[in-house]
Amino acid sequence: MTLRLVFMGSPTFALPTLDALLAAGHEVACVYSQPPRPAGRGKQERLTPVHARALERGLEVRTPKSLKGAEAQAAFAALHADAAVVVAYGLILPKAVLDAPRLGAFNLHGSLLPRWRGAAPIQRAVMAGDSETGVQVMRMEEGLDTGPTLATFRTPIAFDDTTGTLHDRLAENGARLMVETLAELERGEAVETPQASEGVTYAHKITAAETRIDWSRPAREIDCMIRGLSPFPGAWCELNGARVKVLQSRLGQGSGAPGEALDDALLIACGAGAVRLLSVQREGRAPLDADAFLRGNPVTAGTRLR
RNA sequence: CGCGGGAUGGAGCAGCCCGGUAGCUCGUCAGGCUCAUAACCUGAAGGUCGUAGGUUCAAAUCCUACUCCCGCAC
Repeated sequence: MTLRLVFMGSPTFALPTLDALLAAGHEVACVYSQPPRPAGRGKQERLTPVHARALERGLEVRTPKSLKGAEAQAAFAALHADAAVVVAYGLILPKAVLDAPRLGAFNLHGSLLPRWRGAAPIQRAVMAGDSETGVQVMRMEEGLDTGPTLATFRTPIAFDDTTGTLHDRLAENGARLMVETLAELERGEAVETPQASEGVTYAHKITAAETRIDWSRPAREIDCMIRGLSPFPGAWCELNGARVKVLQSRLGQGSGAPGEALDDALLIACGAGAVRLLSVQREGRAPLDADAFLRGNPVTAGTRLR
């Protein structure tokens, strides 16, 4: 049995699910994605990753700026889909859209709800130092990520996990989960569990202002921040007047003035404790492991990062 | 035409402003020392200096165009 689906998604996180749905033999009647916008160097118009992938697969793509209008909603309803699969689409879906598909609309969300509802769940989970996170399939309601869950994949957040490593792990397992859940829905075997009323938190979008490292914070917090913002958008600080992004770190031992290098290998003192920087990127340069970076950019003990 | 940085032996960098025998920190290979080692010592190999033109007696270095990478902004 195959379902007639509408896929709604934008960034790379949604790609494994789109691929998995097609591989499972479902009919993707139409793909909705964020409209192309001038972005990147030279402000060129760029298609979203989902948009590009959909074109490769020969799928119809729609990029409305909003789904609030009657026309857009009528066009959506006219697809007569069995279900809508939504993965990091980036637009609010009005009730008329959620109700249009025969089985409903299902979202893949990168956290263990109700923790980290909202825009940046993976980053927030790592930044907060959570020991575990996951990805869930949930039935969409009008509220922000409030619907009942149908499937869950859990995974521990290791000391060396970053948003990047988790992003890939959750995207892959989430894709598998979505395919399985749709099969259950088809057979009428899906079980929907309401979200707990306790433990609700919101994963607000990351702002540029919060990506700069404040060395006066505790080491544990800084380490989580670095890994939570890696690889995108990246936590950064200033070294010898130049902006340096830190992409990977580990808790270290030692103490000193906040931002001070405690040895010649990027062990940096924090407000409490210290972190060792393992991967850094100087502005205009490619990311480098600490040893390679130090070969051409020595940072001797006593150097102060800001 | 949004702003800016970069491309130099396998890796990371210096040299470029003030043209004139290509250097540093590593890695690799060989040998030595050592109970031993990612440690130490000695030696060696390895580069059309992003591409294409131009100026010049001479270009990594100056000029022009192009390709690719990256930071900011968005």
